Amino acid sequence: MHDVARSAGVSIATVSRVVNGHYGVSADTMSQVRAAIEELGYESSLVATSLRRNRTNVFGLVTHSFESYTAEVLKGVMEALNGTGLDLIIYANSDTFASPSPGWEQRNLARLSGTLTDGCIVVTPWSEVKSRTPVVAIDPVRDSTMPSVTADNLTGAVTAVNHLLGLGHRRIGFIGGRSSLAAAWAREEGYRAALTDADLPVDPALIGRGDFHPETAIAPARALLEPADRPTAIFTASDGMALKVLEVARELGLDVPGDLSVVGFDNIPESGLAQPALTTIDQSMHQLGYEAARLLQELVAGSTDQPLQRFVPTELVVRESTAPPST
Amino acid sequence: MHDVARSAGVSIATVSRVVNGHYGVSADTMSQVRAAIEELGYESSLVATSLRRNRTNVFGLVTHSFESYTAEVLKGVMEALNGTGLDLIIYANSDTFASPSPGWEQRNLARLSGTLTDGCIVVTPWSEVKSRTPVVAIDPVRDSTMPSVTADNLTGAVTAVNHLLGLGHRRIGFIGGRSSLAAAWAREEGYRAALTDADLPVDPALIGRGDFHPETAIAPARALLEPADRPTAIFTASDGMALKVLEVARELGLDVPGDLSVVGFDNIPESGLAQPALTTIDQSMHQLGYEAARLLQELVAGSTDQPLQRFVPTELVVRESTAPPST
DNA sequence: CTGAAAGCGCTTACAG
DNA sequence: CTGAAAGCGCTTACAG
Repeated sequence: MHDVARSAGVSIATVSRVVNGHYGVSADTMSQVRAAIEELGYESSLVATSLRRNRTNVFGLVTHSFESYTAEVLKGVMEALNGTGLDLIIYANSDTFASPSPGWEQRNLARLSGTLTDGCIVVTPWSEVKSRTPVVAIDPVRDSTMPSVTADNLTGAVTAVNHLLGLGHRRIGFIGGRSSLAAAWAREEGYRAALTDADLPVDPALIGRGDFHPETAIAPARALLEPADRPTAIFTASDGMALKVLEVARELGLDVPGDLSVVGFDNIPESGLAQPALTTIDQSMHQLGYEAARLLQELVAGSTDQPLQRFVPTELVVRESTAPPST
Repeated sequence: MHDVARSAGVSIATVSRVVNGHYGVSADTMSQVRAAIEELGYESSLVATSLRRNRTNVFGLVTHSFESYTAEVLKGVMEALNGTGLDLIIYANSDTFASPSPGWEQRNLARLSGTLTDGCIVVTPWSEVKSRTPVVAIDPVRDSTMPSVTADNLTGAVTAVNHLLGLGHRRIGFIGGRSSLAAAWAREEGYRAALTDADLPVDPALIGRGDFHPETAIAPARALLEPADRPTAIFTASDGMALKVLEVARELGLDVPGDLSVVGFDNIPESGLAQPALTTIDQSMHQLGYEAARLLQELVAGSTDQPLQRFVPTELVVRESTAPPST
């Protein structure tokens, strides 16, 4: 900017004014400055600008991984931002990437929230998070009061279990996820509610627990499937874990869906590829990203009349892993 | 930082010193400052720090879209950065996102390259790019001299065509991509080279061109397949376009691979799902990201003894869309 | 061992 | 209409 000012024979204050399109610059000066900017290929520094200003028109996003669903979320965010003039900065910390340690959201957020961004989205935080600027969580932790966007996990889980009940299943097992996450809690709650509504008992022996990592489903799946009085169906709180249930069933010589029906949750791309293809509950990551960006815009603008916890509908996708129980 | 200094009863210079772990602070002072930092939950501002310092230990990355391959690239980058203490910032401009306009790489880069990042990676740029800090391109434009990482497209294309030749095909069509990109050029070059090596003529009538967007393959596919003397096989410069060729063949009542063999390039997830599953050339986006991050590290460190254009090997994945020609 | 001061690249009242 | 100056939150020679 200094060079531009000298080249145009004006002060840096004037250059700043034309860059920002402020009033009170003569046409002559303006065109000279523009010419100098053009010639020198000047671009204003985001860093310096954001340090000085309170508003940057940039949203931040922090995530602990880049999976295909992350790409979907990002696409949704960008779609919501398109045409608003808002840009997006994603911050990824290389050390906590492979194996995030508690507090990763907070630390990454701190890097962005100084003055760089007007607000941030955090994808699947593990704990509540604080910041001077607005923050919205995609898939918040349980009992979180922060603004958030999440799939309608409760309804989705009820739908999944009702699908199994409709096929005639009565002994339905469940494998849950990381119980501190609201999503895991709601999915389990939906399982219980659907059984209760059908006047069926909730048998603790039919409930296992993983932490959403696929491998963690193996042990509970074995515990559920090895006994003679095994369930005829299992509802699993994530597709990743459901796929492992499929593997365990195969190991034990159980045919899916002949001997066992399996329903997952998420509808990740791999689910359609599985043998048999997995029946699951679709949650639109794209829509989660979209709604999160919209909510954050409202928060930054200061319009808070809408509820701050938003839900996105889910949908049952019936494929090959479910069938009536064998008699 | 001001608050921390006051709370600890020292100057901000001292606070800065303990934050950065510099020598020359007494143990007493240090512990008091640490306590104040802890109590106030202080985190240093990335923006202010980067403005003052020349080194930030943050790499930047710009992309014009978030597809599943982008996520793969990002995973590769993060893997290379893991343990180095380097973080990653991704900048996405909401206006050029849906439909990038020429110069998008340069503009996004300018936002990051002020003082925020030590260097940047740009994913599939459409033109050469300049910056004060090092930049490496993933899939550069043709004839680009900038540091870059790209799949060994030439060898991959030769392998694809040799696979068809080995099956007995002699009339092999080609549908190319955006010819300004090095990848498109090399894939076409490989097609020509393989035919020439097999003493087969390169027939211009068998060469069509799209721009890598799947839809752009439809017209050239029709032009190739509607004539009576259609080729018995088509090699397509991307999977997205190859999938469209499959659709066109179906419309025309051609059986794949009975009447027509098709080979793609990229090995995107959809290719394994297609009916029939697509034979293709796998390029590891993960490895492209990994190598790009490594190259950028070398560039930033100033060690330039290795070549600046790097190649990542490709691999033939044979699935269901190729077979010997029907006699 | 510690602090006052300059300065990174900008923006914005305040004078003129 | 334009410029000199203060200050955003830091770091780093320079004194002491």
